[in-house]
Amino acid sequence: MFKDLDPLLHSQLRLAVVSLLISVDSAEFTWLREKTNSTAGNLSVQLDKLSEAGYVSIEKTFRGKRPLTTCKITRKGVKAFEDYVNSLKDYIK
Amino acid sequence: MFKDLDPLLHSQLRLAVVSLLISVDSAEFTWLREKTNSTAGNLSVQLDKLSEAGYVSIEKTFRGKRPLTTCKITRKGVKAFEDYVNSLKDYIK
DNA sequence: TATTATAGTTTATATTATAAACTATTTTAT
DNA sequence: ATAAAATAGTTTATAATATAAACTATAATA
Repeated sequence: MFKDLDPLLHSQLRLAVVSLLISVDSAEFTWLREKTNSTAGNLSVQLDKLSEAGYVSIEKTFRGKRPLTTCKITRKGVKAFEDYVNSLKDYIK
Repeated sequence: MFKDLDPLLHSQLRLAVVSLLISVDSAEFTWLREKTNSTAGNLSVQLDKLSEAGYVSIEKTFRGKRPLTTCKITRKGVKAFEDYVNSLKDYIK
């Protein structure tokens, strides 16, 4: 009846991040921070988790002289999100 | 953009419990345990939290000689669930 | 040349979720 | 009659989480 909810996505900030990434080609760290209204620390930690799970790929480069972190959702991430949303339907009728 | 998700409901087991309670008049502890596939300990803890939040009312009586815990969702609980589902829509598009 | 701003990461802490251990009683088997 | 198992939970211990605070490093500005 109630399918398990992927604990990696069942987290407000990580879910928001994935939700944003799914609708763009790629996103910068600072853009994600603004859109999600999160602190940089929290976002950094949660992006690492999504990255370690293979849900998001992260590229660290430089824009001019300052660091630039660019994030993209992976195919695995898209699948996980779809599954999550699907499972959630059991819970919210 | 992303509304905060009520942390009391953003929990797999508590959400399942509230989701079940919303569609019945009242429910017994053991029925909830079976439906949610949870351990009694976990369910007991989460029901307490829902009860303390005023989302669920809990009545402890006896059926014959053994304890019987009966749960009902409150108006406040229904409202919180509706708000939660609504907020969630931002996240799942 | 201090001071503030940018772009993050690391660490510490408080909260959670969960299972394991426990209590209390009742039913069943020997 | 009494030992063993089942019922209906609660309490406690622990591992995982989310989060903010503190920190690093560099760049721009006053």
